[in-house]
Amino acid sequence: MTDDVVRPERIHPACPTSAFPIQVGGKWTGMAILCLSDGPRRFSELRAQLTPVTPKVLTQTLRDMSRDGLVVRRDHQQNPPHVTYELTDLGRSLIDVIDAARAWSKAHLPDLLAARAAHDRA
Amino acid sequence: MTDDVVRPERIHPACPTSAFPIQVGGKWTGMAILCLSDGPRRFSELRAQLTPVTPKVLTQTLRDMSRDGLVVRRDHQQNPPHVTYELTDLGRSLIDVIDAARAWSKAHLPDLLAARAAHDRA
DNA sequence: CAGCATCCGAACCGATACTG
DNA sequence: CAGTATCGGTTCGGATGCTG
Repeated sequence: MTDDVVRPERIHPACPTSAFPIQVGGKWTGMAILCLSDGPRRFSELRAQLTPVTPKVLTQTLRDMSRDGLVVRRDHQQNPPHVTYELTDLGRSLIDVIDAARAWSKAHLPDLLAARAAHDRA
Repeated sequence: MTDDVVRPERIHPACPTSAFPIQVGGKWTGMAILCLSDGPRRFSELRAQLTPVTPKVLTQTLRDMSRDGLVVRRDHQQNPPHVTYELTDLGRSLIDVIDAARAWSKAHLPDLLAARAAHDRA
């Protein structure tokens, strides 16, 4: 998750990733899966990695993922709160698809961007 | 494109495909690519295969795809009009990604649906 | 820390009707 | 045939502020 085209740290409107034509679930679902791919993460850790995501949207994303059996939420019953999210087998099964999408992106996103730029000039 | 989970002919709200968590471009882009995968198609042929899509939305989809260099539009300059759309190499390059998504769907979509149903009961 | 409540603008998608 | 024009509704994502 460090030297690819699609990295959470780079997501902002001026970034080519905005043109990424492949999406898993909602806008943030794919990257949430990647962030969770090497172990459980806390809510705030996810927030930090998916930089511009607001808590509301992250909560919604995680809830939808939980509903679909992609993650499990674990409340460690502490004060202050400590909650972690972990991929299920089903959630992990999506990593291959995401990797296929990322491979495509690495190979072809520049072409798409070039085509778009050329079109927009005309 | 005949006996898979995701088939244009089956797309309607009551269909499991609505839960398909992987999307390429807009709602119809992925299926448009599949419909075009074995040769050029006319506008009306695409409309017929992507059953419930309205002309406006199909036009928009095709235009976006053209902008991104995924298809080329060919106007055969006839009356009545005869226009065909054909995948570019770039468009064709997405077929692998879509196939990966379809393979995932075949293997795991039932699990997702089951998880969702179980969650919704509780 | 891990959210919830509220409001809002934008995007997307669809229905319907019309046209060169 | 291959669109265009107009309108409308829903969904989505984001901003802001508050809470146990």
